[in-house]
Amino acid sequence: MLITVNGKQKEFDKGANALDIFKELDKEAGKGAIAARLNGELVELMQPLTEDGTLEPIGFEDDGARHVMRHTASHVMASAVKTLFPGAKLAIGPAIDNGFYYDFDMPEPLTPEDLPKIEKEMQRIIKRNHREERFTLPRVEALKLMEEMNEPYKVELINDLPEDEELSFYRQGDFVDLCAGPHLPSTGRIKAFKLTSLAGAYWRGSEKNKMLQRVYGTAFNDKESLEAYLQQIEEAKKRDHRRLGRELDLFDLMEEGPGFPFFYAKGMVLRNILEDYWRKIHRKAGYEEIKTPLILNRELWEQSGHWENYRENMYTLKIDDEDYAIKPMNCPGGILAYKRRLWSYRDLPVRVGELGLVHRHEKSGALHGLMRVRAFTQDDAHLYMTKEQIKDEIMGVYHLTNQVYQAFGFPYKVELSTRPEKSVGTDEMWELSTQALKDALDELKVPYTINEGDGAFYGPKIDFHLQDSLGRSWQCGTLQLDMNLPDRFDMEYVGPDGEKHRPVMIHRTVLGSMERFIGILTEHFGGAFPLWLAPVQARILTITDRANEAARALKEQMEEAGLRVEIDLRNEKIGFKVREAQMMKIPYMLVIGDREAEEGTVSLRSRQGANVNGLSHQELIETMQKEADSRSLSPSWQAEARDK
RNA sequence: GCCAAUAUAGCUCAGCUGGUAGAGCAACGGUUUCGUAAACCGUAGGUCAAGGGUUCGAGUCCCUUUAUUGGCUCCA
Repeated sequence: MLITVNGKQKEFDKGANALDIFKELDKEAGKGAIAARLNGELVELMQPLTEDGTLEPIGFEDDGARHVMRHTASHVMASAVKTLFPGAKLAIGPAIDNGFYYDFDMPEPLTPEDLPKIEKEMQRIIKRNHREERFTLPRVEALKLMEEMNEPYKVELINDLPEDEELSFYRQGDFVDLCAGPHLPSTGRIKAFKLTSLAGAYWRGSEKNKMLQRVYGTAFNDKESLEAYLQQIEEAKKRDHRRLGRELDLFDLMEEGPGFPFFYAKGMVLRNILEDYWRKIHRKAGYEEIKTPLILNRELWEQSGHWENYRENMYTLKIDDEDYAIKPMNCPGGILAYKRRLWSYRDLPVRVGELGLVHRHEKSGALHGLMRVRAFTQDDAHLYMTKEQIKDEIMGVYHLTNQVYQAFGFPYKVELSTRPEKSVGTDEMWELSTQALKDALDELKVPYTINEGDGAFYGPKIDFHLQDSLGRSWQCGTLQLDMNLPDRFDMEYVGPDGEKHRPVMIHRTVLGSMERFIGILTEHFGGAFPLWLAPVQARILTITDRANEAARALKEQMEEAGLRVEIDLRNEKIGFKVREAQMMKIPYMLVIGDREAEEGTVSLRSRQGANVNGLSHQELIETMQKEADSRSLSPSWQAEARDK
């Protein structure tokens, strides 16, 4: 077979491996390689090759190669666990985004103290530099081997694999594992790793199955990169919204109300700014706003199907011996509002927004700061339209969502979820609405991934995902076509033919929930909100109490101009006051001492470190107003202005 | 809900194998009036998450409950 490496070509016997080929054709190229690509396909360095092509060495900077190393690390870990705890049964152990894990069924549960022991044993295995030998077995032999080795989970896996295939295994020293690969040529090529946490995980991801123990770890090309990664995780924890919420006095959760967050004065300022902004752009986009009741009777929830299907997630109560529920969704109330009158096709589309407070009894283990709560305000809206209007409305919602995310500088991911197994509605309707979502996304040239079968039972949906400081992804915006409720509630409009027709309904949020969005926002900015969002935009700091009067006058002037200002007249040194304002991440610190008091100016210091002395009150106020009004993400006074 | 861990002053944390609670910051009182990330001295502050048990004696050991954290499952 003819192999090319970096433009050099040579004929090799079939079965030659990448490692040997690199040695022969381009020694340098092979040196840092972890794996290789043959015609773009990932191959192991030791894997016998059988076809012509171009071979490229790939190192740790390549995602595929990183995956290979981490996958091998998971095998090394499994091997170490088997050595230390011979009763452990192996489940599965893949590489994941930032590392790897392996699931074990342990005779005695692992404790956090076991992790260093496992690491030590892994170190030993790596030092011995075992080769990763691949071999294949026909299914029957494979089953026999796993039964002999007493690995019931592997037996189950094999039984579920397709009949005719040969199954591949990897052996490193005494350790053998059923595995598709690929792997590093030998364990010694793992340069830096760390076991990061211990968790529970259901066998095959189903809560009906036994819970296994999962050990998470990560591996890197060198110790420095590993350290840098761990350091980065530590840094990210400082941006955790739960911590910042308390430190910046924005919001918090208390034991007395699990999943029911408190918003304090500063958090409310932020929240109200968001709501104002939300109302403004929705008015512009042709939405009206309504408010529907928090509590509605059982009959309504029976009609919507919630009483039957989601009862255990709803808070219910009795009023005058009748059953009621606190709303888990706004749509049934919104639909009642729609049905208050008869609509003409000329009225459509109708876009009705609601900042609706909903309550859902989330499982205790699912709660997570502001990201997953039991009471939250959805920035909901329901759009009612004819079939012909679907695509335009979808595009309209997308534009609105995109505009909002851009205003905050959020990167986001779009997912399209299609018809699930259990669903309502006709094939025709599913086809029509799924196609409408696809068409809209394609026409907008939005990159998206498809989650097959992940849609709501009543319709397909588009979800917008944002990331928190640790890279966990949270659904915020959503756009769902609903083919269930219009039927259940017998909704109609009168068409040009004078007949009654069923409107199509879109259910959507842009921010998702105010709570989650504020959580994401807090982490995104690390608490250092841009001026237009900052609960406190400036703090006036006096140097001595001779400046108090000038400081008070400035505060009054700024408040008159609509700016949010605090004043620090305490008998403390200026360094102390600056430090506190800095820790509160206040955008601008305005220092007034004898000099400024006399001149009627201020010395400005931004939290990013820009300094401007002798600034007039007029210029200060006008510039700040301009920055806030434009919703700018960067400060008016940059660090370069220092020399001014 | 499940697996594991954690819960000590407003915050961050110390308190080894059981002998009756400690620091820094914050708060309060005083001194200091100071030029850009922590002035100094002093005072007060705790049913050690809640409940039960073992023990002469429990913050420490055991059980139950609650909450939180990391995952899993779930997220209409």
